[in-house]
Amino acid sequence: MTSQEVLMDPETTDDKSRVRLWLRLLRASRAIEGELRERLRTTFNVTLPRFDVMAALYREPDGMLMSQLSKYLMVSNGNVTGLIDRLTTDGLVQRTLRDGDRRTSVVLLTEAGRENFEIMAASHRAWVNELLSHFTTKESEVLAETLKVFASDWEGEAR
Amino acid sequence: MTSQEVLMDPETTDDKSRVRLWLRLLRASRAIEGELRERLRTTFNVTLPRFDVMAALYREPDGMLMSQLSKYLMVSNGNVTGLIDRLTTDGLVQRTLRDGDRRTSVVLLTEAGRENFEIMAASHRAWVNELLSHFTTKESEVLAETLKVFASDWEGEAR
DNA sequence: TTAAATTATTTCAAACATAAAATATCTAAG
DNA sequence: CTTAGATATTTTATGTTTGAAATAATTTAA
Repeated sequence: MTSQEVLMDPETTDDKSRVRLWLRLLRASRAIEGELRERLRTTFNVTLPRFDVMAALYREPDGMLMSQLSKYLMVSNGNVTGLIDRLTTDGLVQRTLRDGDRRTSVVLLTEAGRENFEIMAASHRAWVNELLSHFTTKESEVLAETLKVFASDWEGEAR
Repeated sequence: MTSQEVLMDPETTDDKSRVRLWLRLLRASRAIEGELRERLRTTFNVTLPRFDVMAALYREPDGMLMSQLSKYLMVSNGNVTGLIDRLTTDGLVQRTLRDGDRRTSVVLLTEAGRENFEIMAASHRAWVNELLSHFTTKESEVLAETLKVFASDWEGEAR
């Protein structure tokens, strides 16, 4: 027994299994993400980041601040600026200045953006269902509950 | 009961739970990935993609082909080219032409690259352990087994 | 009130990433 | 042997992403 081991909690001594779990988690999400990216591109000619932004905005009909989008999507502020710029150019999203705070701009989907997203969302939902078909509804619920801890651990923090 | 539902297997009818699972999976891996990215940057001044490449090469002392790296990391060929270019410039990686096939180049870590990686890997392992500390060793093993299906579903396919 | 600190967003440079096209090499059919 | 097709990699154009710095507006405190 090494000097390291005696200092460790037996439950946390063997860190190999957690590293393996992390690698599996990462590979699973990359595989699914890659497949969804590919299907969104070939079917709707849309990139995954753009779809993600539209999905976030669709859930909030009153719009979101740039900083809320950044936090929700877990990407940097500058990234959101560029994405919204391009989506605005394409008429899918608009910035409005209805606040008393002139630093902020409320971003929301245009009517074209909503229609566009609804069509894509139906396919997206079906694809996710297909790609996760290894899991029954019950298993999905259990697993989702297991993973709940993470989002909440960091969510709310700026990055 | 709608016309849709009668056509579906009862086990797969309710797709909401799978979509929720996907979103949780994605948020969990993004949160962990973001935290690791930040720590690698501030502690070792290295980017996550560079760490990932070095980790892949460390496992293969005899080196890997560009296409193997691309497949293993699930990123495009062009992306690997750029990463290896930059790592080569910094003396952490080298291309060798020891094959009878002049199209291919075998990439491997330099001695400096191996030393550099070993130092980072120790911290990385500890960080993963910390970030996944919600899971006991047993839970990690069970969960990793559950996620095993995915990687193998797509792995081996070119992207 | 005014200056300092804070907050929200954008800009910038560099790196990362994709997909398609180009290049170079190898393999195999004839 | 020649060449058509396949394979491995790089190049190119475009888009995504980060982190730091700059800008602009608001809030706080002296």
